[in-house]
Amino acid sequence: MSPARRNRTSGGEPNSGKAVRLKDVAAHLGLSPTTVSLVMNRSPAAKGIPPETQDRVRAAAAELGYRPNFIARSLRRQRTFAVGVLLPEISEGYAAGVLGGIEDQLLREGYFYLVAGHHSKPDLFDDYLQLLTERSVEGLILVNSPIEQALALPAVAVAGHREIAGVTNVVINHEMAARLALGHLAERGHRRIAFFKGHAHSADTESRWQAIVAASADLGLEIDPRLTLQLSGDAAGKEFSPEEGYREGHVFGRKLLETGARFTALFAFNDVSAIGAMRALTENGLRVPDDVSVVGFDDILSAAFQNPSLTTVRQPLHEMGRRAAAELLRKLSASGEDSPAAITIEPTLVVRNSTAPPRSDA
Amino acid sequence: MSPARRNRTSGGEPNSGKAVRLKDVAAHLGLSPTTVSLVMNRSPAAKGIPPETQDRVRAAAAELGYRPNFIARSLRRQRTFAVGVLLPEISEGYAAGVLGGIEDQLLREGYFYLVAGHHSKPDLFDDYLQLLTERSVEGLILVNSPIEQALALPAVAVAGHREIAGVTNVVINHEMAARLALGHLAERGHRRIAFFKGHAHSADTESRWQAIVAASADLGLEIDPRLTLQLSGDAAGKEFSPEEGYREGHVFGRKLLETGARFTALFAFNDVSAIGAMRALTENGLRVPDDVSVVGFDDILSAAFQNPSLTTVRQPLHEMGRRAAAELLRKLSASGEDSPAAITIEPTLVVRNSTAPPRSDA
DNA sequence: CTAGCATGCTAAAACGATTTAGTCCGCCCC
DNA sequence: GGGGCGGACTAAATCGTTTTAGCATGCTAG
Repeated sequence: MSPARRNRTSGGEPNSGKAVRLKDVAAHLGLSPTTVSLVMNRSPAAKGIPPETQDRVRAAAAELGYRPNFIARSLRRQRTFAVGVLLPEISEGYAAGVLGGIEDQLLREGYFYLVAGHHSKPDLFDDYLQLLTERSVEGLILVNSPIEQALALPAVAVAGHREIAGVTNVVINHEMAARLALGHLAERGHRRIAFFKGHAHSADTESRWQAIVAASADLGLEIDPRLTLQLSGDAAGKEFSPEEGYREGHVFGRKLLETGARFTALFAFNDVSAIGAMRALTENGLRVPDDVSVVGFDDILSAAFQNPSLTTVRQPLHEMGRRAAAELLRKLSASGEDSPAAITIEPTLVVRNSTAPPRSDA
Repeated sequence: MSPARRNRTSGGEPNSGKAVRLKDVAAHLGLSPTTVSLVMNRSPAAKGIPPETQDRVRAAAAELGYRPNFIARSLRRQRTFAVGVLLPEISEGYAAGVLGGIEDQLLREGYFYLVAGHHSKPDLFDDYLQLLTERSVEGLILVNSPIEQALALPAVAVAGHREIAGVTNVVINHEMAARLALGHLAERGHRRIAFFKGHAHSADTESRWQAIVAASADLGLEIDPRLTLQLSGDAAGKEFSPEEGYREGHVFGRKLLETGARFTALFAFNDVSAIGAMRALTENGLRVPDDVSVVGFDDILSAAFQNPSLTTVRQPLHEMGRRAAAELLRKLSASGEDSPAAITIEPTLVVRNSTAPPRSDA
C-alpha cells in the first residue's frame, strides 16, 4: 500500500525509503557489517583497523545518516538501558517530584524509564511488574509502593514500606526532621505542641513518630496524648488525595480545639493536613502564627502560597529520586555487589510565616 | 563468573537458570517453535492446529512459566508498542497532570511510554527526539513543547504552540473559558474587570486573549487598557516556575492598584498569578472577594487551599492527556488517515470563594 | 489406482545488530 | 623456501521471536 511497505529486500538490497541499517553502510563502503560495527562501537577489537578505514566508515555513517537500531542491539547484547518505575499515581505531587530526579539521573546516564501507576492496587502492581519484566527493564525503582516478596530484578525503593532483602531504601532522616521542626519551635519558646500522626498504613508514620518522641525528650518537651491525633484516612489508596488530606487537617484542627487542652504550636504530618488545620484554626478565631504556630512536612508547592505561608520540613524529592536512580545504576554496573540497605537523605527546614514565638500570655 | 553467565547453549539446549524461551517450550513438547508461536499468538494460521495440541501448548507454556521476550518480538514485528512523551519538566504540575491521563490511556491499550524533559532547551529537545526515535517509539506526544519542523513520526501536541502539518493539537476551548469566567463575573454585576494577559511566548496567550475580547463584547463589557497587564516572564523556560508566576502576580497586583483605575474584579492568566495578586490586594487593604473578585485559570491543587479559596477555570488536564493518547493510538492504527488538526477540550468553571458580587458602592 | 486435498505440522528466512573465530595476504627471517 | 607473524578484514552464529512456504501422511473421489 504505502510506499514504505514496498520493501522486498532479502540479503542486502538497497532498501530505499527506510531507515539506514548497518548493512547498508557496509555495502556502501564495500566492507563487512562486522567492520562497520567494530568501528562504530569503538570496540577494542577495532584496534586492528587502520585509522583511515575508521574515518571512511564514520564518514559514510554520517553521510547516510545511520542510526543504530536500539531494539536489535538490545536483543543481541541483552541490555535495554531501561528501568521500570512503579508508583501509585504519576500526577500526584510527591511522586512527580521524585520522578523528576529519577529522570535527570537516568537520562544523563543514557537510560530511559518506563512508568506505571498502580493506584495502590496490589493486583495492578503485580500486573505492571510482570509487564515491565517482559519488556526487559534492567532494574526497578519503587516510589511509595509496598512490596511483599523479593523481586527478581535489582531494585531501589523511595519511601518504601518495609525492608526487603536486596532492595535499597531511600529514606528521609526522620531524626533530623524532628529535631529541625521541634528545635525551631522550642527555640522560639513553645512548650505545648500538638501533633498529627500519619495514617497507620503509611510508610513513614512509625519512624517519624519515634523520631518525634526522641527529639521531644532531648529538648525536654512533654508530649500530651490529648494533643496527639492520629490521622485516620480511609481505605488504602485514598491517603494520596490532597483534598482528603486537607479535609482531614480541617477536621482534626477543630478536634484539637475541642479537647480544650492548651497548645501554642502544631507539628502536622504533612503540608496538606497543616493547611487544613490552619484553616480550621483561623475559622475558630485563632490567628496563625500569633496564637498558634504551625509546621508542616514536605514543602509542597502550595505551602509557599498560603497565607500565612507555611513553615515546613522540606523533603528534597528531586534529590531523593536522583539518588535512587544513581544507586540503581550502581547496582546494575558490575561493581556493585555491596549495596547499602538504606540511603538517608537530609531534610531541611523552610522557615516561613506560620511560626512565631507564642504570645507571652499563652 | 556468575552462574547466569554459564550458558553455552547453541541450538536448543536445556538452558537452565535463565528465562524460558519459545524454543524451550517447543523442545519440552517435541513440537517446533513455529507451532508454539502460532498457538500462543492465536494466529489465524493456527486454525489448522487441533484444539488438543493447542491446549497442550498452552499448558506447557503455563507450566514452564513462558513469557515472550518483548524485545525479540519488537524486532521481528517492527512494533514496539511504545510512544515517546516530550515535555519541559515532568515534576511541574501541568505536565504531571497531563501525563497522568496519557498514562491511563496508554497502559490500558497495552502501550508503554518513554518520557524526556527538555527543560525548554531546543537542543535538548532535538537530542531527546533523536534518542526516542532510535528507541523506535511509534509516535510522540508533545506537552507544552514548541516544534519548528514537521516530525518523522505520528504526533499529537497538548498545548502546542503552532500548527504543524500532521500534528494534532489538543487545545482548551478558550471561547468557552472566557464565557464561563466573564459570564460568572458579569452575572454577579461586575463591569470593570482587570486582566492579566499571558506571556508573549506562551502558547495559549493569543487565542485566550482573543476569546476574552470576543466574550467581553458579547457581554457588553468594556476592556480598559489601563487594567490590562501583560505578564512579562523572563527568558524562555522560566515561565514554568510557579514561584516566579506567583511573584509576578504579586507585582502586577500592586501595579494594578497604582494605575488608580477602578476595578471590581480580576481575571488572571493562571492560578499562580491570581494567587500572587490576591496576596498583593489584601496586603494593600483590599478584601477578596468583598472589594475585588478574583478568577484564576488552571485549577492547580493549591487553588482550593487558598484563603479565600480560588474561583477558577479548570483545565481537565487528565482528560487532555487521555484524549491526546487516544488520538495518537488512533493515528497508529491502520484506520486513521483522517486525523483532525485539533481536538478541543471543554473547560469548566470551579466556583469557590474568591468571587462575589461587587459592593454596591463600588 | 491415483490425483487431489485436507490435516498437522515444520524448515528456514527474516528482523538488525554484536561477537567469536577465523581467513587471506604479504613479509621477514632463518 | 617455508614457517611464523602481524595486519586487515570477514563468515557465520547468535539474541528470541514471527512468518512464509512447504512437506509428509492419509483419506476420498473419480
